[in-house]
Amino acid sequence: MGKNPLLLMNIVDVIQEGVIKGIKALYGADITAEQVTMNSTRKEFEGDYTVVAFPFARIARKKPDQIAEELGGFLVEEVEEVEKYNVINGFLNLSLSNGFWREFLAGICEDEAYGQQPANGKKVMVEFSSPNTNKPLHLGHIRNILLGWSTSQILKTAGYEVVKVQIVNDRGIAICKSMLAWRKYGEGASPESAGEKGDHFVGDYYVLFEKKFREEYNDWQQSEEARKVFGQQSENGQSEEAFFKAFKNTYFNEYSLLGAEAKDMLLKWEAGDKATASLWKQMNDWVYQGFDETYRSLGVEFDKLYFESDTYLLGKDAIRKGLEKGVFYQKDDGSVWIDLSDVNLDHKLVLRSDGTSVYMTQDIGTAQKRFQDFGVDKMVYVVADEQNYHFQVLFEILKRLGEPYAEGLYHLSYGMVDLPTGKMKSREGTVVDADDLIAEVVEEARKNTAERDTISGLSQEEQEEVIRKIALAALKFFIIKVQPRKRMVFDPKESVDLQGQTGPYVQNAYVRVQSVLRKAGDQPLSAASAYQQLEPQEKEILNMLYSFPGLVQLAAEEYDPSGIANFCYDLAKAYHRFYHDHSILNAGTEAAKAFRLQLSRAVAHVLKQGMNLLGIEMPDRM
RNA sequence: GGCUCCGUAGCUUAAUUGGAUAGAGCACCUGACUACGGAUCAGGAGGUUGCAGGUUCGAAUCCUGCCGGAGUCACCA
Repeated sequence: MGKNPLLLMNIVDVIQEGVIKGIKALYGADITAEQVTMNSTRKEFEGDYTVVAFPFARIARKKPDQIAEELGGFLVEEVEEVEKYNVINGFLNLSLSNGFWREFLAGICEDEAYGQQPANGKKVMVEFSSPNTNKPLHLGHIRNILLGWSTSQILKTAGYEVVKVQIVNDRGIAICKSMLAWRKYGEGASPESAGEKGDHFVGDYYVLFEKKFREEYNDWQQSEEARKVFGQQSENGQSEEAFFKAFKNTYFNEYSLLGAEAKDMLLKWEAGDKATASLWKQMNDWVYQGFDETYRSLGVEFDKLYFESDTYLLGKDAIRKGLEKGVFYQKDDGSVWIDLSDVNLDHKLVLRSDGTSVYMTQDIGTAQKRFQDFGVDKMVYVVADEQNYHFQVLFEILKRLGEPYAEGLYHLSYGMVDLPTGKMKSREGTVVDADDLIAEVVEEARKNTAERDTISGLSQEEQEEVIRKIALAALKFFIIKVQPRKRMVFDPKESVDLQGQTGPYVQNAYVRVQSVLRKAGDQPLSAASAYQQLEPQEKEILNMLYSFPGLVQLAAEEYDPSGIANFCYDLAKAYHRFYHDHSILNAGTEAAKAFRLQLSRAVAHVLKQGMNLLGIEMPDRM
């Protein structure tokens, strides 16, 4: 943190230590820091920090109120920063001295990096986004990307070296469907000739394939062959409709011409057929250009990409070694399994009887490769909660294989994003496209900004930049303020709201500070040290500023950015209220004015830092 | 059915990890600058924290059992 000696030791620790000494001196008992429960004093009471006296009742054999009273007296006497106290219902509320807060504020005004922890020498890899290359990104990816990005930012600020990666699912039957449809119906078209983003272009051929396939399937259902299949394979009383719905996969694999062509293409790809490989590369390159554009507009980037086409064969060595070590066992048919029933995870296949890999095999191999590549201490996988079981198993396996990073594995699991109308379903066309959504919020921000007419003095490009920042703040904040594990309802209408508990509300607090600072000009703020009587609202804000580094630490430990979002909102709210109730530039004294300018600057700095952790940029005007 | 997660105001959600009278926003109603930016502020109304027990000074939070919802239990990814 800062150079200010007062900041070297957290005041919470100082008080805790004081309490431990106090209990020893007053009652002769030894307690640990964990036994001292402390939190910020609630707004309706006077004080900065509160010590709960109830747990000491048994030790001291006195009533909590009396203990609090005695402890309060002791702390005021022994701890320099504690100025006074009051006791309510067994809660000891401590007020820190004005001098403490003044020095704290002066300290963070000097400290450009307030909130940034020193490097801890540990490296963590965060995997997120991880798209398939047969269709564009959608709302679900946006939640994933925002979580991954902000978690990376938070870990970096908490002192880790962070490596951001994605694993791109660039192979398999899905992309072959797009390739086939393009070859059959595309007539040599390209994203350029079609005037379309590459990922949408390729996605359209995927959809076209599905459409053609459905037509073929429907025609087939009228055929003699289909009647025979239905007669032989349908269960008692099963309707034709239900049967053919369930039969679709089998049809694709065993009867369909299109299906056969697609599968043939996959085989050719796996065999390294040149023409197939070059078509595959062409299609994927189009997709990546599209993805890059979306990533750019979201303001995210990656350090390294892993491609499944490179990694899908990895992991077999690890299985073999694991077999030798007795981690896995082999069945008579040659398939390899692991028995995890002792940890309630059942038996799981790790290698097919024909010796080919499954998903789990690749993931084992990929984890090992990543460790070889970067030597990371931790790996975080940002993946939706439908894969909870998969990651439990994967982590357990890596642990049993004795991987050095096994203790540092974390699945950042998040809930699906629902729409007010229900689940997103690609089949029903209810998927919210990422690019469309971004365009929509930008449009909304543009309308709002035009109505207010607050930035018309800026150049056209500058106005666009401000509008983009506002729009993305609205969208990102809306998503990231919800705890990851909770399933969330995404209302497109609410997501573009610019008032209330939103990103633009927080930005507005920052913009207000910038406006005040511009008006104040460049003047020395040393008069602040003469400011004597701090207002409760000023102390409240200082308290929040003080808690910021600890909050970042907590967010890093829990891999949960939502707390930072809520903190930024609370801080902005406190500042808005302060701004309304107290004049800054027309404050009663020079000391008050200087102090409040310092305070405003510190608030702006922490808001900017905090929002940066969420991937949200701050405009200077809006 | 087994396992996992979720259930807080009409809606979207907090709660410093077991602490004080469960806190915000949206929507609804009422107010506030000749003021440093009204994308703001203040007030009103809105709650049996799914239900029932238990643990203890104290429970939205921990335990048990129900109710409701979701996910997952493939030689798919």
